[in-house]
Amino acid sequence: MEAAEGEAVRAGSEQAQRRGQGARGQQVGRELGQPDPLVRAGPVAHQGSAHQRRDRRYHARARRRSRSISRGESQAGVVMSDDENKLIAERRAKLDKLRGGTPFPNDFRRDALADQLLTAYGDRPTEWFDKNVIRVKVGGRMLAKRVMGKASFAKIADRTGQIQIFAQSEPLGASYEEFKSWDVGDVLGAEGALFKTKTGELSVRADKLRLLVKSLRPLPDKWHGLADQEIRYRQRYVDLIVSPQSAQVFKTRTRVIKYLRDFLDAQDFLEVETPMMQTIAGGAVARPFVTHHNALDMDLYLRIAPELFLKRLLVGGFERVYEINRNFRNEGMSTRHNPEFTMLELYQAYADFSDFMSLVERMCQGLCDTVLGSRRVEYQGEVYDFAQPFRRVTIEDLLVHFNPGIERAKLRDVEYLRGYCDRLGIAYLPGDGAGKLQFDMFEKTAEHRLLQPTFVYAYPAEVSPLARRNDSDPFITDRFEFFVGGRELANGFSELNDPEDQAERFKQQLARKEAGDLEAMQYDADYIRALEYGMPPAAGLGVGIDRLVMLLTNSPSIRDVLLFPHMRPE
RNA sequence: GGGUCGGUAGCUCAGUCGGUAGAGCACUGGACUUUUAAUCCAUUGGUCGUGGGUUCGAUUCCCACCCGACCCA
Repeated sequence: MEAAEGEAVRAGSEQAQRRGQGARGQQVGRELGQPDPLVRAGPVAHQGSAHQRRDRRYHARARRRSRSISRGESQAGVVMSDDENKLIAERRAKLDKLRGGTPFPNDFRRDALADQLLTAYGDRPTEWFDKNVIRVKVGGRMLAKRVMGKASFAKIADRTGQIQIFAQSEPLGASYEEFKSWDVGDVLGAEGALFKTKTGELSVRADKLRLLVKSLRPLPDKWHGLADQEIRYRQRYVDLIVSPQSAQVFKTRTRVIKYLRDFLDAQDFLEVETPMMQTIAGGAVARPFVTHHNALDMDLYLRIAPELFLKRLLVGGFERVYEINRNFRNEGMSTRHNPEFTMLELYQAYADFSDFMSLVERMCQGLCDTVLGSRRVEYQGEVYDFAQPFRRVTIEDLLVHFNPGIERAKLRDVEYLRGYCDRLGIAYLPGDGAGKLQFDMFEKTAEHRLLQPTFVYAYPAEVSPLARRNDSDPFITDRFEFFVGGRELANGFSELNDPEDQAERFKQQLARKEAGDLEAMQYDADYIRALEYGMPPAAGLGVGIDRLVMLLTNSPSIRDVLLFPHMRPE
């Protein structure tokens, strides 16, 4: 593992170093590679340590149990088990009482939702409800409970919002006495007529009240909410209960994806699904996860991109295809990287990279209009303007702009660029050509400064093994990347459909692999065979959905836009 | 991988220049028939992240480790 890490460092580019967190990454891959410990004996040391951890946990729980039980019996007569505290034990005792009847009923049906009621009746004056009796059945999780003797208020939340319940000892009687023992977090159903309180809040005056689900665990402080980021990520279910703004992020995420589907479907694109488990992990420059197929007794890779399969479909005559799905890359984790992430990839025959820059522009503006209602996007204190045509600029232009004194005429001179890389602290491999060095210098000096929406184009062929070479300048390809806020959001190009050029590029990738670049591509012979049948001229595009949603929801971390971000085991 | 910060009651946080810890909310008991973080009174609640070390004594000091946040790579 040490050696692997060393190689990653020598591989040179910032990207390689950032992604090549050898030790941890390989461990994850190995665990995936042994799905069935009964069939394949895992490393002894590994299992041993797991047992030790389990042992420690067991003893810790045993200690706690004995202490808890003695305390519980001496004070409340409540027996606690495992890692439970008094609060949970009290609630469990209440559940035990319910077990005499039907503790988890599923026969209550609502006929109204909170937001519907607020929209329909929220503006009615108080007196209106005296003449109009609107009976409703509402249900949801109780998020607030205020008992004042013989009358109480409760707030319940359903999927649309919250509504207040007013409960009184008359006419509820026995169920009111039960209600007083229910806890915040319980799920309840209420039936009654709408009315407005003294302070004008639309409420349901309950004449029937039922407990539907007993909640055993107390919710976080209702005033401060859930501040612990770790619990927000690990126990998203709790976060979603108590953080409406967090729930909103994920609703927005779904709207973004729906918009993208509508946008593409309207242009006759066909949504398809291609393999997530591949024998050759192709279509991107990245390290894959490895898993194992037992019956076939062979390793498989989780895909790093769907690209090569989608282009096989172009060969097959599907002239406009897209896929929105997960990719997996075995690299470090950060506020912008999760091991699995969602990409939109789309391919269109008889189009080129310039058409796709326009497509990205239209797509982004439509997203802003539909999701935000504005083309001014506020993100972490900055404002990005999506209303104007996006800037289009070449890599070499940016290198000249952000590296004062650099000579444009020498931008393809390897020796000259090496001098610059040395000064910038960029490591490189002996085999790196001018294109690779240009790309590394661009990432180091320009990328993070591209704040307003910007298309960077004319990428070196050396770092674009799947892109079509420019007709008049073979050093570059017809490729662009799209940046906002210093971050890459999309990557598109005219597709390379010359099978012999593609075979040659794969061979160059193999050479890089042999030279120590762990991210270099494998040779995909079947893909070459497909190209040999003839792939129509086409353009392709990949859009990082997570980063796009981060931007549109003003989220600082990718974990804020993933329902269940990857976390180390607790 | 490196650096900084953090992990104390269910939640949000104080605190201990080394003598086994407090507040608010929640919970439990009591009062209260229109509240909005309801209010008032009383009580309860803790392996102070884990494991070692130093010490008469560690939650506090030292070391290692685990988990997280942010920055850098």
